[in-house]
Amino acid sequence: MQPASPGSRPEARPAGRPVSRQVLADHVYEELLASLMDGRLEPGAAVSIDGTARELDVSPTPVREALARLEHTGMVRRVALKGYRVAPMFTREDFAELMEARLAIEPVNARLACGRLTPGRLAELGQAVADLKTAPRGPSFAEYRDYLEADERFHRLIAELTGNQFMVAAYAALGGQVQRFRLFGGVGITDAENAIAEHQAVLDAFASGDPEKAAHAMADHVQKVRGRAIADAPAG
Amino acid sequence: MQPASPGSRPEARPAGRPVSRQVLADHVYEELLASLMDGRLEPGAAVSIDGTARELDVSPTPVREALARLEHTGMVRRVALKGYRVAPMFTREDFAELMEARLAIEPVNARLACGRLTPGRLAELGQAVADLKTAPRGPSFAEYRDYLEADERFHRLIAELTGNQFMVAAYAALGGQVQRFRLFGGVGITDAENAIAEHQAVLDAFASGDPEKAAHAMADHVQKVRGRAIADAPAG
DNA sequence: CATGATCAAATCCTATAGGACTGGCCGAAT
DNA sequence: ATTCGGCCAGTCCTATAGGATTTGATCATG
Repeated sequence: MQPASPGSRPEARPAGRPVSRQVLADHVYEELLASLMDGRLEPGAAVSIDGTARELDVSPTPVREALARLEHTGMVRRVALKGYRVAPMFTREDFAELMEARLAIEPVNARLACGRLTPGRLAELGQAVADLKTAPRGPSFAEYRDYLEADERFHRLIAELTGNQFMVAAYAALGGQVQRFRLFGGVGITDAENAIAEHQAVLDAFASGDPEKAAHAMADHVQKVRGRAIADAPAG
Repeated sequence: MQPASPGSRPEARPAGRPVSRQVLADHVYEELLASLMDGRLEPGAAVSIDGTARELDVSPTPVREALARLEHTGMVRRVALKGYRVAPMFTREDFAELMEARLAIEPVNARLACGRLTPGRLAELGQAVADLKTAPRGPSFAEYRDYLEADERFHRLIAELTGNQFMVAAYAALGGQVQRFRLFGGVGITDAENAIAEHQAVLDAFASGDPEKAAHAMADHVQKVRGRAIADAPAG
C-alpha cells in the first residue's frame, strides 16, 4: 500500500463485482482484531495510534477509526488524551459476570434457534462440533487456535440461527469477551473432553427438535464451563 | 471552537480537577446521539461527514471517529465509499425481535438488581417513576422528550444495578434501539397510563425485595408493551 | 420518449502538518 | 542525597490538502 498512491485499491478485482468494497479502516480493524484474538497483543499493552499506523504502513486516520470501533467491543479501552490500551486481564469477578450474562442469553438463543433449524444449518453445527473434536490442542496458541475458532463458531452460529438481529448483537457483545477469556484466563484447553461432550449434547438436542431440551443443554454447558473454570482459575 | 486554537480546551477549569477531559470527538458523538434521540435526524437520512463537520465547526476527523463509534450501536449504518445513513425505519418484524430480546434480558436484570438494591438506588428508581408520572405528554417531540428520558432512565438504572458489566453492555445494545422505536414507531405516547402502572408494579416488586417477583413484573411489562404496540402499530 | 454518455459538485478517504500534552532523563540548587 | 525545573522524544488530537469515487443533472441519440 504505497503512501503516494491510495488509488491502488481496485487491484485484483476479478470482474465487475460490486461486492462491498473495503476501505483501509476495515482492513486495519480486522488486523487489530486478529492480533487481539491471537493473543499477540497482551492485556494492558498500549496500542499506539501512530505506532500501529507505521507498523501497517498507513496513516493514523484509518487506525483511529478502527480503534474507535474496537473500543465499543470492550477489547480495548481508551483514555482521552492518553490513548488506547488492551483491556486488562480478567478477574474472577469478571468471569463470573460474563458467565451470568451468557446464562441469560445463550439458552434463549438455543431455544429460538431450535425452532428455525434447517438441515443445512444443522449440518453446519455438526461440522463445528466435528472440527472441535479433530482440532489439535497443543500447549502453544498456534496449536489450539483452531479449537477456539470452532468453539466460537458453534455458539455464533446458534446466535445467528435465532434470526433475531438483537440477540445476535447481544451475543456478539459477549463473544469477543469469551474468546479473550479463553486466551488470558490461564485455563488453556484443559477441559476439551468435557466441553466436546457438552457441545455434542447441545447438538443432539437440536437434532431432536425440542427447543426446551436445546435450551437446557446449553444452560448446562455454560454452567459446567463456569464450574470448571472456577476450579482451575489461577490468581483471579 | 476556533480552528486555529485547538489548545483552548482547558477553558473554565475551576480547580485542579483531574476529571477525564473530553476531546472533540466525544462532543461530536454526544451531539449526534442527541440529534438521533431527539428525532432531528430521521431514519434513512444521510449523515454527511463533511457536512456535519461544517455544521459543528470542526474538522472531519473527529466526526469520522464519532460516527465509527455510533455505527456499532446500530443507530447509523455505513456503506464503504458511500457514507453513513440513519438506520431505516423499524418494521413490525424488527419490533418483534427487539421485544423478544428485551424479554430475554430485562427480567434477568430485574432479578439480579433486586438482590443488590440499596435504599438510595430504590429512591432513584422511585424518582424515575415519579418523573414518568409528572412528565408532559404533548403531541410534539419536545413535549414528551422528558417522558422518554425517564422511561429509559428507569430501565438503565436497573441494568446498572445488576453490577454486571456485561448485562449493562447487553442492555445498552438494546436501549438505544428501544428509544429509536419509540420515536419512529409511530405509536407516540398513547399508552402512558398503562406503562406508568406497570413501572409502578416493577417498583413495588423491587421494594418487596423478592427477586422473582421483580423479574415477573418486568417480563409482564415488556410483554404488555409488545401487545399494545402490535395493536397500535401503523404500516409496519 | 426513453436511454445512455458527459460533466460538475459533493462526498468519501487517506495522507500530512503542526500544536499540545505526557513521561522520562538530566543537571542544578537546596 | 533529594528535589525541582528544563529538555526531549513519543504520542494524541485536530486541521488541512488533495486524490478517488459517487451522484445528480444536462445533453445527445435511437
